[in-house]
Amino acid sequence: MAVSARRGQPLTIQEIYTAVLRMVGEGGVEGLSMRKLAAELDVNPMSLYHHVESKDALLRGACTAVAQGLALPPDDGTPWQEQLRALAHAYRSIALSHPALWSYVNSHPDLVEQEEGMWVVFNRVLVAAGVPAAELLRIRTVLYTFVSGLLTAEAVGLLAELDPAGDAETTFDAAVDLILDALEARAT
Amino acid sequence: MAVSARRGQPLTIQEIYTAVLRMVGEGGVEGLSMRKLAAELDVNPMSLYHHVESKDALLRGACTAVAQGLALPPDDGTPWQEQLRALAHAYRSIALSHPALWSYVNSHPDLVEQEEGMWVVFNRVLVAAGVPAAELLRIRTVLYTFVSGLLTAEAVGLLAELDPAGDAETTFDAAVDLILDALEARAT
DNA sequence: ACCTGAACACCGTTCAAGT
DNA sequence: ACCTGAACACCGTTCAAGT
Repeated sequence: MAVSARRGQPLTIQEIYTAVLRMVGEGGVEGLSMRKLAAELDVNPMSLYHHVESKDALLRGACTAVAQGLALPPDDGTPWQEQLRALAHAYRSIALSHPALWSYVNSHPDLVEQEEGMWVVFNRVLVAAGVPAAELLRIRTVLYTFVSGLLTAEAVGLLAELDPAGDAETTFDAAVDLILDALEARAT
Repeated sequence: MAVSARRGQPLTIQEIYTAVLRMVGEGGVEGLSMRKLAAELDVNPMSLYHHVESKDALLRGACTAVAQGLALPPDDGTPWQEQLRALAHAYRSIALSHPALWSYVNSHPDLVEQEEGMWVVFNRVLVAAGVPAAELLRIRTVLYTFVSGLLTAEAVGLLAELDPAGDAETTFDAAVDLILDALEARAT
């Protein structure tokens, strides 16, 4: 190339993530390549490595960037049932905002564990629900995987295939209700 | 090469699947390549295409081959609770027999839907549990995704990370119990 | 029928070089 | 500092050719 850059501006990580999310949204994670991404950004493939360590780091970064948007329910005095519902819906909305990325998250446990704010709120709500400390970790984990499994099914299209007549959101609500019922039954 | 084949025998699909499962077990699905698989089988990469249409077809075939081993509980008169537990454990044992393949299954809804025998047994048990026909599909789907989510967490190592002190099998049992409780509460 | 080699259009990433 | 080209070691798959 004649001069220094093909484009006016230097690359931004934001700019890179935006392109990643768009491309992943269109072609899935396996449709993303460093070379196509670079082409999309009108840049030499190797320029990307100045902003990102590897393709995996890039995807992980995109995931945590998306996770920033998680709207955790505040610790006002609202009943735990309501707060759990709010947490579940907030999580669903993040997960389904980029369905293709969700499967990537699911197979990278460190990304899930890393979602500290969510775990704190989850703890608080379960304690309010009367879950004893000794069972907190196990119940929290089980309930998380339940919700996570349902979201995966929705993200991947399995929900629609197994229950074509059902509406995904009401199915989600029913599932959360089921979890609430179980917690209430356990409390008594 | 001098003569026709590098090896004595012609290739078998069984032989191919066995090698696939071993390699996937060692290096995950993304560690499998047609070329490495061919090398493992001491064959030219292109020979594989005489037995299999594509890499995706190969993986799908391996998945359904594994799924053959699912030990469905028979329709003897045992209580539905016991049958549901048996179904859950049978499914778990298949899923975790090849943990790396499980994530592949999870992102391919057609593979899950295709598991007809399982859906039939699942139906039977839920009807015995008193689930009304109108809710059968939704409840079955939700419960499936719950179990599937938990198995994914176990297969990928998330379970151990979120609840390090917990034993995976007792966690699984607790989760199934929770589902049984919810079904029983609903029946009354 | 079953296998093969060469070739095509891709990958992620390293490294030395440019401005 | 930021970007680049050439190169390396890989991919899946097609196609014409071998036995």
